[in-house]
Amino acid sequence: MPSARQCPRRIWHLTSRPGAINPMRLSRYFLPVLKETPAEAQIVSHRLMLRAGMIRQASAGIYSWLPMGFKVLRKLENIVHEEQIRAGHNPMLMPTLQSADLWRESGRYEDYGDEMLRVTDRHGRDMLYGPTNEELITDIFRNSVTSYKQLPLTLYHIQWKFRDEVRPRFGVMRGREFFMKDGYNFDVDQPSAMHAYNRHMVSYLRTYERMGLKAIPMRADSGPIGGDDTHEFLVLADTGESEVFYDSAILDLKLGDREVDYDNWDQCAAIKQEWTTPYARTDETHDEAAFTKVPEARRMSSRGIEVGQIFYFGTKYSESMNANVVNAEGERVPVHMGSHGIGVSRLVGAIIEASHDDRGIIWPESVTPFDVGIVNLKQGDTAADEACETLYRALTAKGLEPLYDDRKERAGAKFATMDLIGLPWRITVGPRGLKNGIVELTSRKTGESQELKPEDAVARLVEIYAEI
RNA sequence: CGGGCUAUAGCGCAGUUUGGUAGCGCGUUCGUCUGGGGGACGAGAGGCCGCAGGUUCGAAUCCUGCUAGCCCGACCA
Repeated sequence: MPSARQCPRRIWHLTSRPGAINPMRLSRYFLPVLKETPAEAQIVSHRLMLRAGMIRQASAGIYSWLPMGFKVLRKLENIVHEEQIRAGHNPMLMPTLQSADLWRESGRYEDYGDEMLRVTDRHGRDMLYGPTNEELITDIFRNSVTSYKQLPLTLYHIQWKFRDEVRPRFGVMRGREFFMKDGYNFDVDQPSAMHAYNRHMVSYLRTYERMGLKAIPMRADSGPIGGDDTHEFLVLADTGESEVFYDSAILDLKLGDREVDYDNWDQCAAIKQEWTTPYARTDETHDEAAFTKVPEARRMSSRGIEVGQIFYFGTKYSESMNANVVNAEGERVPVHMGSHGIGVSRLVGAIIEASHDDRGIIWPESVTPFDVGIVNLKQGDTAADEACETLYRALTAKGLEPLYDDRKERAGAKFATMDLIGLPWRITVGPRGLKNGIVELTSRKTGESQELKPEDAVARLVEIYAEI
């Protein structure tokens, strides 16, 4: 995999200034952490997101994203954009509110039922808060693309969606309002549409890998979107909503550093083949007879959180909505389509479900809201204050984002806060260590500490993040 | 949408059975002592007890109706 630096880091991140970073002093940051667990939160990611001051519930299944939650959300969005662009897809933005007319044309205005939030504007026109965008994108496509020469084409956007769930729960894991990447490919025939399918599978695998997640593609049901070929990507976690069955061999697969040419049909097909060969199904498509052919020691079942799905659905929408192109033989044919989604807001919860301990969150380096926490053990002590300021400036100058806990709190409270919010690295600065010229660099994940000179701690962190 | 439950200070809760004018812990403010894993002591601030109506001399408490939220199920990214 090309390193993140080949694809500029944070191109979409919070500010339009390329490479801009925002380090922070905790005394000036809005981080309302809770010592006690709010009663409404049942699962660990929801509890930790509330306690770590990442989100606040606005109403059932609808959340405000506070600064630290927002920062993680933007980092995930950023990774998704980078990997989509790398795969050659076109970023764009469609509105949240859509006209009901397009949905009447596809027949889904009636089919979608109460999950669709319907509103009426002042002129009495039927509108809806989009739960997905097949109709809108097909309309855009059919008005501008008429020839196979303009294909293949993949358009995507990352936008808020709304599905009026009967029973929202689990915080952002199953909210009514959610932030999602959805993309749509348009191809002249079935074989090229299958390449688009395979290309998406590869880019999704890479996206999840960069987020520090093991997301397993599993053959799935097409559900209300309809279609022929579809895979869901699931992250294993006890709190997952789906029961999953898989060959443990699939856990060893890794894209790693391998070069991928997204225009190479054979290579994309081979990678898809590699990931879909070991048995992996959700309970909806589980086949007990096929499963028993997996060696018993490798036969696993557990729970999984769905964090993405890819579909090939052929001409389902292009036929009903007259999205046709002229092919090389001069015939007018309905375009072949697929759609692909990544639940970006849900991923925040899924990552926490997959990475936490009893003290709090443990962020993977690639998505952490801040790269490192600086804990000043004795605020007001001249040596400690100066050492922290120097570290803060040095890290920032190297392009890293520190969160400096400069509050007048006791050491225990500062450690507890750092553990709760889960920054992967912590530099502990106190008068005792400074007498010997050292600070402590601690891994949140392993708890291991090393005593280093301040400048060596900075160098070590630069090294760690260069690999992310 | 069926079944169960909850609503009292920023958060977690008690008080409701038996009606008498609101309390605890955490947080928060100020002070003193402390200072390497949520410290101690002292003094404060903070509530139309979800909303509306009713019963009563008097309602957080009893009655009626709403609203919001949570859990189990069905459904779903």
